Amino acid sequence: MNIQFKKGILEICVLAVLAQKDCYGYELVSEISKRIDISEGTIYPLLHRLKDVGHVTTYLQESAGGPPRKYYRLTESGRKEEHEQKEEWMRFAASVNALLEGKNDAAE
Amino acid sequence: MNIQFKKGILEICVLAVLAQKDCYGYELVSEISKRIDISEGTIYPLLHRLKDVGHVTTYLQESAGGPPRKYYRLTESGRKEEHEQKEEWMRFAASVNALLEGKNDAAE
DNA sequence: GTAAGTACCTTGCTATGCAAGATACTGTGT
DNA sequence: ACACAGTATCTTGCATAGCAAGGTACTTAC
Repeated sequence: MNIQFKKGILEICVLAVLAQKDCYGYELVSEISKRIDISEGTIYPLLHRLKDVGHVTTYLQESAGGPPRKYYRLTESGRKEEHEQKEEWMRFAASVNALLEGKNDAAE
Repeated sequence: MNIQFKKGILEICVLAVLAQKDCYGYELVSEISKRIDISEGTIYPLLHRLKDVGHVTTYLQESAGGPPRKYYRLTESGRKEEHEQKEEWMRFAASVNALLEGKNDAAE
């Protein structure tokens, strides 16, 4: 898969999954990977960025077998951001599809 | 518009427009800009990349008012690339949409 | 003569994803 | 006891592609 396509998109994917339930990083990788490849080297910096700007908060929780998990929860601004980015993606995808279909007139 | 979204996509857009007709750089900017913002600082390096890998050839043509225009024409490999990247984009967009809609099961 | 439009180009910056590696805990097999 | 796989976190250095800002040069209009 073209790596470039994912630029900016993985952030929406993370926000969208977190909008449904709190997740820890490793879990997000496996959830998103069902549809789109994402590596751990991507998710952790991304989650830290989201925390830095206040779109998520974190809490630690023990796990049965393995180290403790750091869960991420969307904040209000995170939910707003998820909504806005989703809309922007929809508009963008529609524009690309129109262009690829040769509807270059911008009227359609 | 989120700049990151465009990464890799503008190349498909250029290929798609060139699949319909030969264009010069400045013309491509205005064609694509009807749907998606693209700057000249993006298009010229992109066109040079496409030429380097053999997806396009060029020819010069006089213009009425202004400097001569450098037209770009798709090669066979360019047409093939256009087709493949279009398909990849469709698959990618479908995956993203599924994820954003919460269809995390990969079965649907 | 100067501004705006056309048309080409380059340099330096930024953002994001990835591979590869480090760390550390648990459970299983030998 | 020891090694290995799985879980779970993280960091460093690299590659890529888009953009802003600038430069060049030609033509037409004021």
